[in-house]
Amino acid sequence: MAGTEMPTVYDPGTVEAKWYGYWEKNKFFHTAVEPDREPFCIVMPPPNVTGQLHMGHALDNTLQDILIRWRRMQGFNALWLPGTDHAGIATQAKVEEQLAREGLSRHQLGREKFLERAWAWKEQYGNQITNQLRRLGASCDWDRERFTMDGGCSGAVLEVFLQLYNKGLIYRDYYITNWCPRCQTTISDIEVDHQDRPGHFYYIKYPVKNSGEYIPIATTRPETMLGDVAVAVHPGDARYGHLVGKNILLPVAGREIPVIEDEYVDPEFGTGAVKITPAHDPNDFEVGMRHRLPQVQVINRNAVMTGEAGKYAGLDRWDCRRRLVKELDSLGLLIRVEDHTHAVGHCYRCSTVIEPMLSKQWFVRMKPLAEPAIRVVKDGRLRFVPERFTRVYLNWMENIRDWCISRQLWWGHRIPVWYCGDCGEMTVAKIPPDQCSSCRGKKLEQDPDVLDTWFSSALWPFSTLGWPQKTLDLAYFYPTSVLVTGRDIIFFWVARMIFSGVEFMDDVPFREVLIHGLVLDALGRKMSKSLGNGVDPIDVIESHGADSLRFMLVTGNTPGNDLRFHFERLDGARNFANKIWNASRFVLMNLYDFDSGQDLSRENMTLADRWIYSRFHRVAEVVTRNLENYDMGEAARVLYEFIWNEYCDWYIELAKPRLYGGDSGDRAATQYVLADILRGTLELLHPFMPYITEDIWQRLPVHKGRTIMKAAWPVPEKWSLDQEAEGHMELLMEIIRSVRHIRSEMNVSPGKKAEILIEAPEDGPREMIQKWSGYVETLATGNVLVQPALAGKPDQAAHAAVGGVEIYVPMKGLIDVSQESSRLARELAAVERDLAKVRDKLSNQSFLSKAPAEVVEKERSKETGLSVKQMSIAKRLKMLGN
RNA sequence: GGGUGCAUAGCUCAGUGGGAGAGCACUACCUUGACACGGUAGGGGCCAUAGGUUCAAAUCCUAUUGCACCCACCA
Repeated sequence: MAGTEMPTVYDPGTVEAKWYGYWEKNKFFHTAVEPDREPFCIVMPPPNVTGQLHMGHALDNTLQDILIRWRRMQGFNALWLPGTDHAGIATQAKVEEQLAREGLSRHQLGREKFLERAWAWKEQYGNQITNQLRRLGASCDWDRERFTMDGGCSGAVLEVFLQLYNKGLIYRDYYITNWCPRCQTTISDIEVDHQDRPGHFYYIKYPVKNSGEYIPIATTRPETMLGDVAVAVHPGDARYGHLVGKNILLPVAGREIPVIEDEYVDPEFGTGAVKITPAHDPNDFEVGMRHRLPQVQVINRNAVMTGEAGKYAGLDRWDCRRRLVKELDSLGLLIRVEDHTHAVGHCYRCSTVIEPMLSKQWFVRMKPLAEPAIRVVKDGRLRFVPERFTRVYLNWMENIRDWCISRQLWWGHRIPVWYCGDCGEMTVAKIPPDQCSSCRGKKLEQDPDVLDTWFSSALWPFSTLGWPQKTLDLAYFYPTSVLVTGRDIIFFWVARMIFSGVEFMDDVPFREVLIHGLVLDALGRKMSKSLGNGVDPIDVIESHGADSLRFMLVTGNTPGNDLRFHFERLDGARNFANKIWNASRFVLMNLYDFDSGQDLSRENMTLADRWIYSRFHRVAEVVTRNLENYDMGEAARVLYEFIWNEYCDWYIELAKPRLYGGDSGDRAATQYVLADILRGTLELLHPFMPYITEDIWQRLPVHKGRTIMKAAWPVPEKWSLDQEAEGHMELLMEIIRSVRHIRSEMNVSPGKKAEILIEAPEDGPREMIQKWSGYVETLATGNVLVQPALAGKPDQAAHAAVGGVEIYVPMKGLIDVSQESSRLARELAAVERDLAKVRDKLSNQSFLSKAPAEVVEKERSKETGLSVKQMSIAKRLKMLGN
């Protein structure tokens, strides 16, 4: 318990090792329904089971842990529900990699065996990330840990699919979707990452049949011309009007295709004529539907040219492009090639260029689901923090398109639809049906596809609480209190949870969404595997401690903004932890003879005691308010400043002489205040730095065997707010600072005691200064003499004027009068500059009449203070002979 | 094409209507009975540019410039 057992340098490793297991074993994180207590609930964004904790997770979970620990201390029944995500594409890719190392492919293995491998993989690696979250200090209820593919969540997925299907909100269609040739699956529109890429505009002659004319076509993807089925021009375009209805002899392919008119064509862009390839372009697909054109597929699922591509069959799409352009050129059909930068769709997982591809897929009809999801946000039933993300959300929801939910993967929730081999009818069911719902045939085959991973995460806030059962958990904890997540998954996840919650629970999934930014590297780039610029949170925890990492991630940045990762800032956080450690070490070292049963009598409090209580009172209020506003960074900053600049720099320093030099009553009282403020401060800091605060808190005499996690959040009593004490301390601090300034300027050696003459008028703070002059003596190193009026002003003395008080530091023979004069002259000039500004304001009639009274009053008192200061410095200067 | 964010000390960033701030870096001094991962004192900024609103603007409005990001089917 005693501080002497504490090393002088804080070692996060040994401290952190002590506490997580203790918390978890004692079930301090566990929460059950308690109807008389108010719930506070956060569901954790489930990290992928493939996962390695990254800085984004560290930030996200630190923010959540702060909120949860704080609310728990406030007395809420606080549930933080953790879990992991099966992450279809990502996990399947990992398992396939593993197989590849054994020389196997998933197809060789077969679906069933492959899934066994995937589950084994999940069992082996799925816990890695949750253990890393433990290192971070995350106080989530592991008893309730869930997985998107566990029985409950899978049941919820089936139920949702069925309900949406029965409402006509899920349909299957032959449509053009985004195909990733590498992942070998369709992906949804938001999974396509559009990046501007330098490319080319190829101008190609399309000869009109039986005419010497040709239509110039500009395209960025010449290889798709092999699948062209028409050329479209804008209706009424004078250039091409006479050709509409005629046929084009499609170069190379040698097919005939019609010239048609369609509003889609922009006559201003390119050549005003567009080649139509319904099988390989979403716009052309639409045009093709309107004109009942055929769909000629020339590129297959491996991005290789099909048999329809004639002699180009079997070539990779880029190879085909190169060779085809060459051929067109040699045929004299290539007009020119221009550089052209355009947005190219890439797979967000693997960055492969997406190929628009025709296939039968499942979709969710979004419009009917979006509307109520827009309403709950507009009505304010669900609030985004920061508020600006509301627009991002609404904008997307209002322009939403149907969601392609089928994936050609094996790892995931298999689509609960069976096709009849006899009549072709679909049967949708939660349990595998034994006969066709239409013809009762037995030849049923289940749809081979699985659902988009986000389909199950969309249900997370209620599937994890027991839905579709009507559980007590759901009734008690839903809607959850707040969702904390990064701005990069507002569309992927937040939006989908909102419409799902509204649809199936008839209520918002959470009342507030706290959006934070991304963690960038020191150069402001996104941390990514390919750049190799990621910083591993576990490495940081090992070098600097989890508390430091948490503190660093939370400070020095505004809600919603991105955050750059700087090791200097991490060092700063570690130094802060060390400061706390050593301040506590000092306090604990001095508590060996402390009678913890004793209470402090307020009458015996010193000015410093009253001041530190008052400051603590304000800090507790501000920290609480900032947390209420989700302003964790500001709360942390306020605590940092209080601990370092007030508790350590002033209070502890003032406590020392009273601890060692006073009587036993003084010592006891000082011990009491030191420990009491330390206790309260640790409690305020605990949500941010859980380990170090627990460790120190339990060392305090009365806390042995209790946990800070269950301590009550500090709500200071009214008496502790003491404006007078704050004012008095401020004046004394100014006096001390000015004496120190003088000493430093005059090169007085730090150990040497100075004579400090303070001239304070009788009607002013004289008595107060006299009473607490010991503070000045200790902290400015000197002997203080306070007098109403000095008989003779010492000429061999440095001078300062502070708050209506004159300070002289006599220095026999040390004062260089001219040096002192110029120092004072500089100070006088500064004072006069300020004074002029203030007087300017006060002579302005409109300021006096329009500014609020307290602002005017403030300026008046500033003027008084400054003019007193000006006069005394001027007098002093005159005395010195200037 | 539409939208958002950012621009403040050498660096990284707070502050968002009434006295320009912090951390790091820098200068000088200090091993003072918690801490050199420390202490004390200090230097350093027309708060991007141009207008406007206001008694008062780094802070609100408009425009401009630069940087970053998001959305969008113009071949």
